[in-house]
This record gives sequence, C-alpha cells and structure tokens, in this order.
Amino acid sequence: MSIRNPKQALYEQFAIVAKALGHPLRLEMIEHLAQGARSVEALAAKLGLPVANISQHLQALRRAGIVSAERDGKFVHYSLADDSVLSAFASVRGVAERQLAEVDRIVRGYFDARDDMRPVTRDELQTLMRDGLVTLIDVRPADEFALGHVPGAINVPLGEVRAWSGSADAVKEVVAYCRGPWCVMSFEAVAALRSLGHAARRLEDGMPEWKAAGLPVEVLA
Amino acid sequence: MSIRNPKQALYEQFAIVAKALGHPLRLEMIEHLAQGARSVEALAAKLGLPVANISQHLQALRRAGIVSAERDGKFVHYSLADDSVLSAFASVRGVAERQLAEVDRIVRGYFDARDDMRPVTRDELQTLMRDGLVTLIDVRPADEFALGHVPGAINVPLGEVRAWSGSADAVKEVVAYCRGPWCVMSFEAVAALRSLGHAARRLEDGMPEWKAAGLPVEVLA
DNA sequence: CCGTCATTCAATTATTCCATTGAATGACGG
DNA sequence: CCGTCATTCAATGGAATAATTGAATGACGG
Repeated sequence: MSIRNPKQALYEQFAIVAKALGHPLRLEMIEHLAQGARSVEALAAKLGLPVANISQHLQALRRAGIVSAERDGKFVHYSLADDSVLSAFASVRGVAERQLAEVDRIVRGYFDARDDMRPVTRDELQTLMRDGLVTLIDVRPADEFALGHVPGAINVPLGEVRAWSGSADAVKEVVAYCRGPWCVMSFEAVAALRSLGHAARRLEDGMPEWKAAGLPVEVLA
Repeated sequence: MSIRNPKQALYEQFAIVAKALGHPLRLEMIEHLAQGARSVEALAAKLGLPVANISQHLQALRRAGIVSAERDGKFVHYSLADDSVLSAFASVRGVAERQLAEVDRIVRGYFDARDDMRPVTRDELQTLMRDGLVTLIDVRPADEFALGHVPGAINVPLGEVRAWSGSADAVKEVVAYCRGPWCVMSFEAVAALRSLGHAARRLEDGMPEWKAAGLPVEVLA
C-alpha cells in the first residue's frame, strides 16, 4: 500500500465526483433533477426503472456531493446540490461533442434528420418574443413546466403537439424547448410541426441552461 | 437487453468522458498534461509509475477524447485535446470543494497549516507586478517552466527555494505558483519562505488556469 | 538489416461496480 | 399501535476496471 500524500487524497475526492458522473443513467437523473426537486419514486417513474435501483444511484450521487436530499414526511426529495454540477456536465458534454466520432455519428443519424437548422439562441428568442414574432412552446410534461419555465411559453407536452398545432397561430413560427440541448422531445416536436406544414425551430439548450444563464423563470403556484 | 434510444446512446458517450475523469491517477495525469505535451515515458517518470500503466490510462483518456496523441519518431506526445477538459476538471473540483466534508478535512489538516492566508488573485498579481512590489517565483521543475510561465516570473524549483531565498530581495513579498490550485509545491514553498522570515503568499490557481484566463504566457525557445 | 528503445498489447488476478431481489426501516394516517 | 407506503439496506451474481507482468510492435541509428 503506497503512502498517500495530501494531494493524492484530494484527487481521490475529485475522482469520486467525476466517477459519479460516469454513468449514463446517473447523467440522465441529473438532467431530470435539473428541472426541479424530485422524490425517489417520481424519478424512478420518469425513468421507468425500479425504485431500488434509482435509490442506489441517488446515494452514489449524494456521496459525491452532486445531489442533496431533504426529507419531507414519507418522501425524500432530491435536488442538485451545487451549481457547478451543470457546468461540469456541460464541459463533459462539450468534450464528447467535439472529440468523439461516435457522438457525431449519433447526431447525424438521428438529430440532424429532425432539425438540420441552426437552433434559436437565447438572445434571439428574447428579441423574437419581445416583438411577438414567435410562439414559444415548452414540450415537457406539465409537472416540469409547473416547476419553472420561460416566461411567455405555453406548455404543450410532446404528445399533444399535433392536436395543439391545429389551434396554433399559423403565421407565427414556433420555437420549442425542453430539458436540455440533447433532449429528444424538442427535436420530435419540431419534426412533427414541420410535417404539418408549420415553421418551427428549436431553442438551443433547455430550461436548466436558461435558468443558469440568469434569465427570468416563471413558476406556477 | 433494452432498446437504446438516441438520447441514451449520447449519454453513454458523455459517461465515457466522465468515467475517464473518474480516477485519481488520470486526474493527476491531466494536471501534468495541462502544463504541456509529454511523452508516455516522461509522464511516467513525473508520476513515478510503470510506463505500461500510464500507457493504458492514456489510452482510456484518448478513447474519451480528453487527450490527443501525436507521434514523433519513437515518441508519442500526448496533450490535452480540448479546452473544456480543464473547465470540466474545475467544475468537478468545485463540487468536491464545496460539498465533500472529506475535502474540507484534508484542506484543514494539511494546506491551511502551510498557508492560512488568502491567496493572491490573478488581478492582484498583475497590479503588484506592474508596480514592482513582489517577486514572482514559479516553483515547478525547469522543464515545465520552459513550456510556459507567467511573464516576469523566475524559476525556482521547490528544492531550490531555501538556497534561493538567501539571494532574494528581502524587501519584496514573494508570490509563488505552480501547477494548479491544489498543487502542493507552492504551499511548501510558501511555508519554507515564511519559516525563513520571508513574506510570502501563493497565487490562486496555477499555470493552466492563468493560460485559460487568456493571460500572456512566456515560452522559452 | 540488426539492436535498441518507446510504446502498446495480451493475459492474469484482485477489486470495484451494477442490477436485481427481497427484507428492513421509518414515517404517516387511522 | 397497526397497516401502508416511500425509501433504504443487504446479499447475490455477473460485468467492467485496474495494476502487473512479459511479450509484441514499430521506428530510429548504425
């Protein structure tokens, strides 16, 4: 057993954090928790996985200081413990996007087929909204919308996009957003709208990034 | 075997990157590579570990797009592949520093004992240097100093600090920096100088962060 | 083309991680 | 205080990861 100097001891701690990020399911859990606090059961339901499994992963995240838990009666609500979690996630994603050929392949094969246009930036969206030129839809489930959304957005969960499009203002372009930059729902929404003849684009990123940028968020009572 | 949707496929890729960061030794390797490109052998020597071991870790980092390799004759020089690597590292470190009690314990037990003062910020340092109020020393080994250092810094490898202090300007405060925020060398240098009666502080962060901040770097021919 | 040297590969063992299962804990509501 | 329900724990088997060893590759220098 080698002698561990303080620097190595620190690096072991840093590695615990990074290791906790090193599992696809835990990353997905982080994306969900970035929308708002969730109970173990609620998270498990969102992900369609056994509660015990999610619970164990949550504890790995908690040991790494990535999420924090708060007991409320029978429930334990988990939420992200630190703002840096999202920036770490973003940096990791950035490395993967720029350096991994496999990511490029997946994006070309799936995402580009649904939205080959440049997404709308947050700045652009603010201008377009101010001038009343677009309809902004939040295609996440209603519960996530309630926990925080872009002011002026209307909630059209993905499954209701087709039905909604009939009553939508046919003149205005639609901008859709959901949970994050690679959240499939906004891609699907844009593809569905386009197939119905609507002009539609995605917002770059999603709700957590909007919030992280310090932009206003509307919360339902 | 569950059906993998494109989002999960992407998250698996992101997890590969994070997983590659999830090992203390690989984090230390990244810190070294942040000083400049290194051959496998050189890195192994810096870390005091077998070449084959380092080679395997380098390949894990390469598969994750974190480092890139360039062949030069018999040697293969590795360097960081992406600027986001350091920001991911910094975010991970930030989470650990703020959320993990064990990090706090290590810092209190070792680092605070050597430098309980607030470190000098980069901005402060620039002012102090401009006004000629401090002597800036780079306590890294000479090879790392040669690959890039803060303009105006003089190279005093840690082992030579005591000898150097005899000839140093006794009036000016000394500011020391090395590889990064938790690099032990600058802490040791400050402790050594103080025990000799010199006023000394550390610079926050180290060379890679200085460079990442877009500040000027001097390279020896 | 042969020896040398940097690097990588292959095989081994020990360890850690992961999903699943079923049981245990702990808090609420009657 | 008892049943219910959300969560956690403990134990299992199977998979991935890590360090070590020794052999293989590939490029240079004579």
